[in-house]
Amino acid sequence: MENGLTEGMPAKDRQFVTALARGLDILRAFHAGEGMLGNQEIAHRTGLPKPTVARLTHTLTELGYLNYIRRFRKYELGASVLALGYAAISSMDVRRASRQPLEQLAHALNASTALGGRDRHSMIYLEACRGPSVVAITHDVGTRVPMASTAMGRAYLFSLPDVDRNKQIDAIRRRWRDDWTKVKTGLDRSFKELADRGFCVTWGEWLPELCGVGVPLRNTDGTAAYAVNASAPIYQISRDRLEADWGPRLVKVARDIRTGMAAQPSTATAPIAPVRPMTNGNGARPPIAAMARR
DNA sequence: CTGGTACAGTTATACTCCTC
DNA sequence: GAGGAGTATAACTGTACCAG
Repeated sequence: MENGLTEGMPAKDRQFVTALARGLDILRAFHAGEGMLGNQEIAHRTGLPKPTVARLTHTLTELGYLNYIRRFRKYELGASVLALGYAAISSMDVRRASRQPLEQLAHALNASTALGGRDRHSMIYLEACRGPSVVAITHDVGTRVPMASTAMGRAYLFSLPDVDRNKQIDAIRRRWRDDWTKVKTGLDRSFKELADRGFCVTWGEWLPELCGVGVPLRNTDGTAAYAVNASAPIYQISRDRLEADWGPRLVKVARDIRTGMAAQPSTATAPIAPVRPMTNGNGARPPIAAMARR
């Protein structure tokens, strides 16, 4: 059976615990602002059989990861989930190092700025700042945005080693198969921008009223890649200014974050290194079609 | 319509032994 | 000591069905 958790996984991995993955998939079925879910809806979202969902929601409730609301016969996320999220986010050096530079940039540009990391095939906001009077769609820490159509997601993709990037692009191609040509064009263009200038621009590609720039970040050991972005409503800024002003400034902010990471005593992760464009050996980046074909 | 359960079949895990 | 192969068994899954 193909569902969320098996998607992109190796066919046979003896170290992979399916029951645990399914339990986590149930937690992932809950989205911000949606409230409670019943077993039926969870089964629909995860692609898991109803009895399996009933057992797992029972177990997760016993452990405090879900609360059962008897009156509605539905579940909501429990406090243990929040504790996990807080533990994860509070120990991230990159988040500490990014806070001040992103805040300063958000004020200077009167824009929304954010640091994001990968969440399966999406990007999740790890830090988010807002300018003094920015009129934008509210995206807070924990917000998930698509990898394929946002500047942050494309910048992240660009920073990945070839093997990992190809895996992600394969997954994107499967997910967007009806619009793959359009998505591929956008990715190609953004990768070229990133190779040439160190940032990429998106203009109404995810949400029609939103534009933004993205810049990648990567640890020196090749692990835990991140990306930063700056975004605003389309009517608030011209495309020229996005490219001539915002892009270079975001590149500088990324550099400042790397410097901050190197300066502060690290608790876990390696310092972040500048991201160099990846080539296919003869100096040119492989086209998306070639990367997606395996 | 939704949640819950019994049960047979399937799968994952733990354990032992062996090799490097 | 680490890791791979084989095997027994515990745990999990999904179908069918029931109850509210």
